[in-house]
Amino acid sequence: MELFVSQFVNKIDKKGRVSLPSIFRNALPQNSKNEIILYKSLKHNSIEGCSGDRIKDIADRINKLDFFSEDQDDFARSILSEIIPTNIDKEGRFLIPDYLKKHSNITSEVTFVGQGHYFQIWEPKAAIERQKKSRARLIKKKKSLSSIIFPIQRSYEK
Amino acid sequence: MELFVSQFVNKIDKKGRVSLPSIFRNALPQNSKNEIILYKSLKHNSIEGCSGDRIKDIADRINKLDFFSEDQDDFARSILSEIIPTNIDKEGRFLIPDYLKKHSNITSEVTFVGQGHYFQIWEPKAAIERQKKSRARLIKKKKSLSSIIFPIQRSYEK
DNA sequence: TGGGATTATATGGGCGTCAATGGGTATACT
DNA sequence: AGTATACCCATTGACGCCCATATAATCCCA
Repeated sequence: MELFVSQFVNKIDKKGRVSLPSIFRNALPQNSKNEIILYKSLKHNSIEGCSGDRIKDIADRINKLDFFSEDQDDFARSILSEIIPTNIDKEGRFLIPDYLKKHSNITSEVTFVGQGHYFQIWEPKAAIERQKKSRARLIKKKKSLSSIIFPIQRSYEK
Repeated sequence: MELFVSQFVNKIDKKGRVSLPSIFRNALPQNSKNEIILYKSLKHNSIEGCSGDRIKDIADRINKLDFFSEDQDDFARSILSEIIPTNIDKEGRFLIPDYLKKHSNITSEVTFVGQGHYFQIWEPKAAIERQKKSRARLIKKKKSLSSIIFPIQRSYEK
């Protein structure tokens, strides 16, 4: 299976359409190249997207829960009712629903971020911010890591 | 098999008709696109709906319960005796019986909520309330959420 | 290997089709 | 007759399909 990788910035046209990057389209499963599933990210003000196949698997698991349980209802409610199947037109474009645009402050441009089995859609500036923070956090961890591993070398550093 | 997913708010007209969302109609089985089954939700002040095929599945499940158990009797009574088969007209609309409207405080608009193999019909404001509660409860139970979603990711790994 | 030729991708816009909604009228049931 | 429901037709706005173009990527041959 292909993965969603790399980053792309694309424009939203007057009709609200935006091109799904070509290599993301290629990463969709053969049988459903003209549909993606969109939903709010649980962690960020961004949108996440994936193939329909992925959702079918999740739905199967939810349906195996006890039919009368609260959990079954909650999961169905929070996951299945909050996803938006979205058609991709012949040119590879799709529409982002208004409430998802609001959620992620998207207006005229978006940044697609490959995340492996799924991808994210960000307002471009927010994407850059997110990138910085993410990197900073990594560097911080590295430092503390090296302070554990190389405590002596650090004393030479400044 | 197609699933009921996503949410839609539709209006009830003067004659009491309301459109079943297009993608819900598409999710009905090929052989019975002009009928849905309605019944009171056991858990909420809402209506639930599904295809006739699904009711057959539920009946099977009930049959598998201990024949002499109280539960068997209760379920059969609560579910099978109170379902309402409802016709869908050529334009994709149907009528919501009055007692179901009362049960769910529905007046002029409804929210359709996809739940996988079935869907719910809510009074729109109540739907929003329910959404919040459901999500809050789920966040508390993050562990069980990831147990639903994680195994899927693994299945994509090779 | 350079550079023109070909193809693919991102983007723009016209237009037909479909979904949601409203309303008239025929048919059926009581 | 009176009420309820289904069928038919109409309207509106949104969306998908088609065609077009510019830029970018790739190819291919001298």
